[in-house]
Amino acid sequence: MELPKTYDPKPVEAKWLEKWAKDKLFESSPRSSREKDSPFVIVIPPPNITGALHMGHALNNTLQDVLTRFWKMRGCEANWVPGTDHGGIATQNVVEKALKAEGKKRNDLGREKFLERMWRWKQECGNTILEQLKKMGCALDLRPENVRFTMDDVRGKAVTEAFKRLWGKGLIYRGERMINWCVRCGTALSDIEVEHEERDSKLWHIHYPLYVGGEGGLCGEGPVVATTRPESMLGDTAVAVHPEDKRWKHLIGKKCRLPLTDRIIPIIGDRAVDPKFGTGAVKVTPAHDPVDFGIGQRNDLESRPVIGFDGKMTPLAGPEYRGLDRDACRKKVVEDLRAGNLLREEKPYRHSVGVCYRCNQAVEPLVSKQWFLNMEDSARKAIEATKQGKVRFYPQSWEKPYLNWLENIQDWCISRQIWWGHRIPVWYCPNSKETFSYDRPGMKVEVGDVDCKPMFGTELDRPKQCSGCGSAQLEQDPDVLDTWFSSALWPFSVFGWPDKTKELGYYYPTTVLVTGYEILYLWVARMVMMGVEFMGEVPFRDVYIHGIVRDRFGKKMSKSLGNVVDPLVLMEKYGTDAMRFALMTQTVPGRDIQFSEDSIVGARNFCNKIYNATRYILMILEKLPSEVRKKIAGHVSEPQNLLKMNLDLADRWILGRYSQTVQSAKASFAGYRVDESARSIYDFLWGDFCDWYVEISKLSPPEKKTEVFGIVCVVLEGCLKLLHPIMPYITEELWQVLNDKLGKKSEDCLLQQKWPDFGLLPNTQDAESMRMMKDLITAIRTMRSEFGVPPGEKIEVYYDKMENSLYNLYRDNVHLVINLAKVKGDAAGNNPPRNSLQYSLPWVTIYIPRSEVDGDKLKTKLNKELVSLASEIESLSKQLENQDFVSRAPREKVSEIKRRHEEARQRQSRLQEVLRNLN
RNA sequence: GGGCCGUUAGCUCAGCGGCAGAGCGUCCGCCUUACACGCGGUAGGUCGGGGGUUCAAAUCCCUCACGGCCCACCA
Repeated sequence: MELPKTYDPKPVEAKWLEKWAKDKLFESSPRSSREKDSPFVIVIPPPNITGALHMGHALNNTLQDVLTRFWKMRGCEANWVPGTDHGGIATQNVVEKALKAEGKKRNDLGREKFLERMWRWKQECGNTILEQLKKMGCALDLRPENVRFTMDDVRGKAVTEAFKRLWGKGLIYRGERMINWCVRCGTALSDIEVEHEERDSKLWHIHYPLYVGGEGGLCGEGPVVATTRPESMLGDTAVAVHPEDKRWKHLIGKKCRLPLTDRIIPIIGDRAVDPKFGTGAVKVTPAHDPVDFGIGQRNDLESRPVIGFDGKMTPLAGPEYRGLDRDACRKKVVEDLRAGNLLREEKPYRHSVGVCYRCNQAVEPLVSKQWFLNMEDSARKAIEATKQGKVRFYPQSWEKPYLNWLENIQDWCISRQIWWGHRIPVWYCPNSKETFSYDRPGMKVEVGDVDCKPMFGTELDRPKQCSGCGSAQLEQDPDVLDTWFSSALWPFSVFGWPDKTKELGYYYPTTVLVTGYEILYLWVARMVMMGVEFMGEVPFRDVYIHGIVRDRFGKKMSKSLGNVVDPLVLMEKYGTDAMRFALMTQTVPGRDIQFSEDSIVGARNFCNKIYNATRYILMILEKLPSEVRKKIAGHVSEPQNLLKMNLDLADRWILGRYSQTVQSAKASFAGYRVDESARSIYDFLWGDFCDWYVEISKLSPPEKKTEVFGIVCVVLEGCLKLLHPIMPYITEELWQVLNDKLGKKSEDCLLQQKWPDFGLLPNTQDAESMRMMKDLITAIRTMRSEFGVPPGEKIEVYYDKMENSLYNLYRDNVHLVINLAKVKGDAAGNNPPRNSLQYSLPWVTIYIPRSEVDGDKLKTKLNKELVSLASEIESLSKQLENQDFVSRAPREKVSEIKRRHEEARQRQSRLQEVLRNLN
């Protein structure tokens, strides 16, 4: 059967995907004990069930797959744990959008019906992304019973248990605080779910007339405040200045009139005011600004919420403004101020605005009653563990920002006013003052007057009656938990915590977490805290942080920019292995990737190169007698035996380079430098093996075929293993075909093979000798090319006398020169005819007899070389004349410089002689 | 305001104390029976600027400039 000339990934990928699943290759179960037999464990950053695979997933999961496959081949019990995340706000938004298309809102359906709809969505679309990961070749055990979901029963149990324990410790509390409210999503957000975006706006200076007292209030020149949010002035309850500010100090204690209203507000002194900013006077809106909230508390100011949960002005904003949207209100306030001659200045101002990380709308700081989690204690423990080196960051530079965040830990607002998520397991008595309906938009405020305490309980295990008044009319808190709450438990909830399962004992703590830096605080830091809190041990030893995949101009990919590349399209067009390889060569820990299609073309070409090299080798094997093939198969099984054979320079050289590549690829994979690994295998396989050794193998005499093709097959087979973690499909295919051709029948897959361990150390003498032969061949090729010798023409070459050891080297390998540089025969040491092309290496001068030599062209070339040689000699001799260098540098270094200096001098004198002969 | 990362060939990026590298692109020549998704050859760089440490700096330290990111109650 003829193999086609170019590699066609599609049928190959489909075939092996099926075989891997059939052979249960990715399944894992705990071995006897962790101490004896430590596993390699990764829990997947659970993709959101709304998600379709994007380049970020492709990068993140390819990295995990590479590591998983590598360590499995290294003999570890490898377990990459799959699952998905319910994705709170994000997922609810998607379904709400679908509802909107039907002209409905979630309230039209009611909670129960809406949740049914959410679950239906999860059933239908929730596994899409896992299917796509499977297509990418990910070594995930995707049997339904092995796929976790943050809202399945086991994970739900973990969430309740975690809540209960934290509640029991008094770390979870309900409080009225200023929180970030997303008007569009209709929920509170935690501080780190707010992103800061620079936006163009204006800074307005507003005059607040002084109130001098008396009937009706005589108004005089008062403070001028600076603000970026004029609409919030309707909720002002004071003006604040710095207590020592000379400009305004005299006003402290006086009052002024709040423009557009008839309210009289005090002028106070507070150190939170920066005298250098704006006018030095600040309007204070305790209900809508975190700083002002603090000022309000310190100075016992009234809080007047003028912006509601719906983003519209409340009745407190006054009859003129109530019901207006906050943006419309801003316009009107500015107009009215201008009309009232109270607007002193209006200048363009660019400043950062907090926006919702899910919908990009400006968040509104509002006072609201929410659930909070105090994490000071677990943060302290997490810091301690990290500083003891129990968590290591790759790259290390991320440790500092992570620690810094932990050191400044704030209480975490964990309640969300949405329906999709883990419902807060707390029940209220309707007769109590403490009840959920207190501040919910659109809910009736019915506050009882009894002091009953909220009670812990779930929907399935609800408290029967109020522990205070005995009422049986208990109602559960309508809110759900932040989606990141369940994510924080992921590294142990996936193994069945709080049950003490065998899995939990064997797989926890996990080996490495692979993730992007954008969720370092949202997720990574919180997992560490919850890990130390509940397991008493950090959840992972290593954190590998990768960057973002950007477009070819370095811009973030986004739907609105239209610069998104779809990994599935790339896989379809170039093959999955090509996409994986392209990503892996470009990912340096912690750094973003500028991805363009060019890079994947290169990777595709590499696939083709490997494919064709194998195709060639198969063709050769076919032609060999079956007993030779058998011997070759023996070498592939026992590569060490090759070292006992009679080997030529090139053989020893390629085996040395091979063993070097095996070692460096191993070290790089183990150190999370997949990029280095990929590059070193690429360079070796293409640059050394294909370009040189396979070409050389074509020259081997019949009696050496066993050794030479033994080496070819050993190196190829080994490289397929080295590449397998990165390019699973093509390597599997070629490895199977190769084995088949070698008569090694097996049902096994490449992933089940041991990582190559080739004991030969590269011999420096061989490497040096081979370099000299390659240099000679290249020099002759260069002359041929530069002086237009027709490619097919065999040429005569003469050499200067070489010293004995060099001559022996040359003589032993002359067949390489003859064939690879297309030279007629061995003429070393003969007297070259006049009219020769002449060229020098440090150890020999080459003469190529030509009648039609272009002397000028040759002279130009030689002169150019002499110039660069001269500068090299100068810098080398300078070093050697430097006594400090000779005495202080390591001895090997000094002798190396001496050697290079001597070589350069020799080459120089040879070139000069060549030039003289030309004249 | 604090911190982090980057600045190396035309482009994208490795290298991070001891001879400046790769891929793509350029230019020249080749369908040499594994591969034109290929082969051989070629050009192209004061390693952002300035100081310092060192026998030796793209590499370590300081500083400046530019670009990007993160954090902070930047009215």
